[in-house]
Amino acid sequence: MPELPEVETTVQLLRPRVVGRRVKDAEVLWPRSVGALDPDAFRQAVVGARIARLWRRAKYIVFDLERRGRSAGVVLCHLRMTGRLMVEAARHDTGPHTRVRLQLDRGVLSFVDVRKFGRFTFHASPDDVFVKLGVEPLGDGFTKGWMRRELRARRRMLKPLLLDQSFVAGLGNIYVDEALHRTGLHPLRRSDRVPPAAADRLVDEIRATLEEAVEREGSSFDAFYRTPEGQPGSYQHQFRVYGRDGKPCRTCGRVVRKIVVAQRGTHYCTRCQPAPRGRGSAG
DNA sequence: CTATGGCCCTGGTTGC
DNA sequence: TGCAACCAGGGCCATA
Repeated sequence: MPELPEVETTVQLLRPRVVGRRVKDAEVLWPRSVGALDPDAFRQAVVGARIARLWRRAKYIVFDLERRGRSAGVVLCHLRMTGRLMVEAARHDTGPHTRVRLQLDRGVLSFVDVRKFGRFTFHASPDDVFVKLGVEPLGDGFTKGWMRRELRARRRMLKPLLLDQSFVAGLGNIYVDEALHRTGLHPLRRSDRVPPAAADRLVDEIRATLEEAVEREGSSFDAFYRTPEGQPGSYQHQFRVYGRDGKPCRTCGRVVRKIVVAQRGTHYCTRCQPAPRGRGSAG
């Protein structure tokens, strides 16, 4: 599932193919993919614009649009579970799951999404969407002091808290499980019961996990995530716990366990991540 | 404030 | 073998 590393990889590989390109035409093949705007309005908003910059915020891919050198809104793409972006030659068939297609002055940008959860939407300003996002885990605001304060200020289980995009923006199910294992924290542990030293380690391990995953162009363990070049990532080979339930922990050899937390499959090692006592609290 | 459960979706897997 | 039920999961929303 695309999380921060997969989105970052997509941005990096797509950038040289889209920045500076002009949108000649737009086709919306699945109206809900462009959000609240109806397909005609979406088309009007993007056709004729030039893509001035391509960047990432959390799991969003941001296309800055310009007209006559002036800012003209943004397209925000969220890949959700199965979304993909790619630039192909005009005649290339991207298949039956293509939801939105932008004809560029060189190539065609396609948004392909099997499960239709993803979005490819136009906004006058990205702030409309970004105001509710929390700190960027690879950015300057993600510090040990911040983590210590914010964990203490809440009483939530770590797993759902780290998945909450208004807290830290960019982590998903996979990298939360990986980072918690690397830190030695149980997913059910209450945030205000995390010792300061562990909060510090959590910051380092989240950063390290994400950076290593970006380095390997993300994780591909099913048919879905591929880079814009069509290549799978390789971070799945580094997974310590995700999808490894029933297999031995790579650190201690104990069998990795899978439970459900906040409707999400959650993988952890019972020895490396000792259970908090008394409903996630006392410990 | 925090937790829970439904919804959106499809394709792959499981169970009978 | 066939087919239905089930599951995965990010973000959002309503409800407890």
